[in-house]
Amino acid sequence: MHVYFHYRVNLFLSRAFVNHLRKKMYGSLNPQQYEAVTADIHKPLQIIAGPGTGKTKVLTSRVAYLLIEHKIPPSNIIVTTFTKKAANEMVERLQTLFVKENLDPSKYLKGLLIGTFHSICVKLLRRYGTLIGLSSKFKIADEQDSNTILNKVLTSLSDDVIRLKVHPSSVSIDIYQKDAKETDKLDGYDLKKVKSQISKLKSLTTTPQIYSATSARSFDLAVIYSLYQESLRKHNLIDFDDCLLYTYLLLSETKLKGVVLLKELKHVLVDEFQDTNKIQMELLYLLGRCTEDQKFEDNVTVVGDSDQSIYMFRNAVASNFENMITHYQNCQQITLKENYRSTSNILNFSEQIMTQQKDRKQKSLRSQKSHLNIPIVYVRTQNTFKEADHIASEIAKLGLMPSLLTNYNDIAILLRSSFQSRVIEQSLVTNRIPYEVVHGRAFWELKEIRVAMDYLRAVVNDSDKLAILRTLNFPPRGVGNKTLQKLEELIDKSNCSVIETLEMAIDDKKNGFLNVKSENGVSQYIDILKECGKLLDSGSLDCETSLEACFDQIVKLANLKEIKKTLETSKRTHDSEIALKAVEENLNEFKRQLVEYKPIIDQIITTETDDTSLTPRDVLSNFLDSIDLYETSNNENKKDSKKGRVTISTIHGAKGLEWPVVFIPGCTDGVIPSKWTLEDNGPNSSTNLDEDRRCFYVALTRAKSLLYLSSYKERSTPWSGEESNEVSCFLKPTLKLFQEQLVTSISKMSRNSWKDLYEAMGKEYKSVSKVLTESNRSRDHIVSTKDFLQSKQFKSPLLNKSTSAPTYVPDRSNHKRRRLGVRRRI
DNA sequence: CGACAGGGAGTTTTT
DNA sequence: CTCCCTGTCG
Repeated sequence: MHVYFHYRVNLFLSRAFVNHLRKKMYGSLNPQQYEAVTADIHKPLQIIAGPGTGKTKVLTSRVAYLLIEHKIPPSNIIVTTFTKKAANEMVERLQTLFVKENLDPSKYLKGLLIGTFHSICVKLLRRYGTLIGLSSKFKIADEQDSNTILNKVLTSLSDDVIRLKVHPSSVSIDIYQKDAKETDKLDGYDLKKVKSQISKLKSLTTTPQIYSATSARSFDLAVIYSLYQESLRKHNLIDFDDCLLYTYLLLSETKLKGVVLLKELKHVLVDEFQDTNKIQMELLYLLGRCTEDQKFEDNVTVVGDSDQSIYMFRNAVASNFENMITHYQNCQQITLKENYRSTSNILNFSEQIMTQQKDRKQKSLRSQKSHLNIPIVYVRTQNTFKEADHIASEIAKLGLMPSLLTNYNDIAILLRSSFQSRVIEQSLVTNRIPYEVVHGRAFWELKEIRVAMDYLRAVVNDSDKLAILRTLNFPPRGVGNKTLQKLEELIDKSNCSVIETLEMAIDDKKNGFLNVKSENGVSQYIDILKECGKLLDSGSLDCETSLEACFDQIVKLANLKEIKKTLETSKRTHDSEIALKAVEENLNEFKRQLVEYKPIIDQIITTETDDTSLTPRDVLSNFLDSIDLYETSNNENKKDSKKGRVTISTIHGAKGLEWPVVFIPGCTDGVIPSKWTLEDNGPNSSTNLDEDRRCFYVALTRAKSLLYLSSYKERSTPWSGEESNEVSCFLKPTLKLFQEQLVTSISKMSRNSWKDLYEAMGKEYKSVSKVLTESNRSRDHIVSTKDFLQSKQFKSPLLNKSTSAPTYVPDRSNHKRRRLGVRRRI
């Protein structure tokens, strides 16, 4: 009643205002977008949004529509995004939207539940996990933790289990090493394979109990799965997939009643729907049923594009689109067809590639830039060095064109695999082109980062057994493996915290539990932790400063900067200095992430946890969780230079992004599509090939104006000589069809194309002929790029001698500077 | 029992 | 080239 009244009054008072809003906020939407944003909110909705069709805009507007026009409280809405970055971006967009309309964003957004599926699930589990017997203090197992645990399970399997391998009614699943040796500790199991099978089971909502009760199962896998899960529980850990699995259990086992937070849930929105897996699909169905108000049942909106499904390897099922249609009888579907991103050449080219896939619905995207005719640049080079130099030289040329390119941020180089980056980075360095490698997990897997993480974990939680055992003797303090094992046994028996147990071991001199060397090592270690812990709790410093102080102290006391030296005592090349610097830079980057860490923009998610300042300890603990959820924000280092940097990223990392200029090197069989896909002759081979093709499609459709493709004939690998490679089988047929629209370099483009390029880039056309003549004078750009750039005749706005080296280069530790292909003249 | 040196194996994509 | 594992020395 009350609510109803309130609603009417508001509606009455502000009709004019709402109309005004409608015009302003939705005026920029095209008819299909508008339809999607304002579609019946009491029905399930699918929005099929091909590349560049304004997906984020539509999703954001729909959230705003729910908040403003339907007056749904933000805390009754859940939005799942693919990454934390995407979540932050949405919040930002919403904020600006509200600010523009003179509305207080915090009022409209406070309590909005937005984030990745995983982080939302963890939030629910922290609050309601006890309902399904989960400790509220659980931690998330990182990759290392779950590897250690699984490894232990596999090394201590009893003979009974091993005998199950050959049990006649056991379903055979490949979880074994290729050529197991007699002496193998893991009894012939392949840790990675086992892990991925367990992960697969979890993604299918299969618990160990369910799996063990299934008749068609692998007998030994069932046991291993149970043991693994048991061990996680003993450590008070949940792994990555468990975040979803436990939430699924929480919501499905009638316990739902206890989940107060979701009783008034009124809408669930899912971004990047094509990348959801089975359990996420099920979670969506469950979430749709949480509400106690029937009117709001099944109010879900999903957005995605099955052509961009590139996470099948992570158990994503693009057929969730069809699944959803069958699940709801009244599901509405709206397709967005206007493409605002790419020129029609790029769009047609990528569509042509996709027609190779069988059983695919043809897309009829319309380019809003169809009047522009800019060719696609394609070259086939002799080897990867030449390819890299070609890229550098083209970037340099772009930079020299009068007022065409004002910022390197407009350029991206997209790779299928991260190993491709090495050669390219070298060429960019030589040519003084600033770049930035967007690192996915790679950064967090660096030794120094992992160790720093473990120390932080040990400081923040004196019972983090795994982290403590890993750091206790790293760097070496005289506590060897034998002692570590003994200590672990002691810890497992003890009721005290891990650190207390260690202290007891030191004091227990009568039994001579530790030898002198070990004793010293352990007490030294405990001192380090105490010392650093003090800095966290001092209270006199503000949060950021104490976190920074704590981190610095860890680096200092644990001597983390010397890590590389510890690891390779023998090698003393002059490269060790470079390695040292790299370690230092990486640690600094990590520190920056720590100090600048913010949960999700401005903590719109403060709900009822009193935001009366979290202690440094809490913040640190949240930070560590967010890393385990792969939630770290990619650094946005825009401030350090007005000229920006070229982005180097994997295609997977480039999802949802766009650039005016995109390079896709390695359009070569073995890279795109990858070697593994090509060599696979199994039953899934064509499905896998399709996924690689979609990956290529995603890469192509990131480009707005200028698309560069290249393939190479040979790749020399340091330890296996030369490999020769065909042009990508995706590209071959299409190249012929598009012959007319291809050039080998921008210097071969026609005058009209140049004009179009300038227009596409939003710049006023300036004659480029002078630059081109000069550049053509030297016969071979590849050889002369560098000299050409340094010639005084043309001052590039983008290049100068002080261009700094890249901020961060992933583990470049010992790599010797190779002589670049540039030098091999004649 | 711990530190160290030398051999063998291995390279997708990541929430 | 670099990580991990194993065998030997102090």
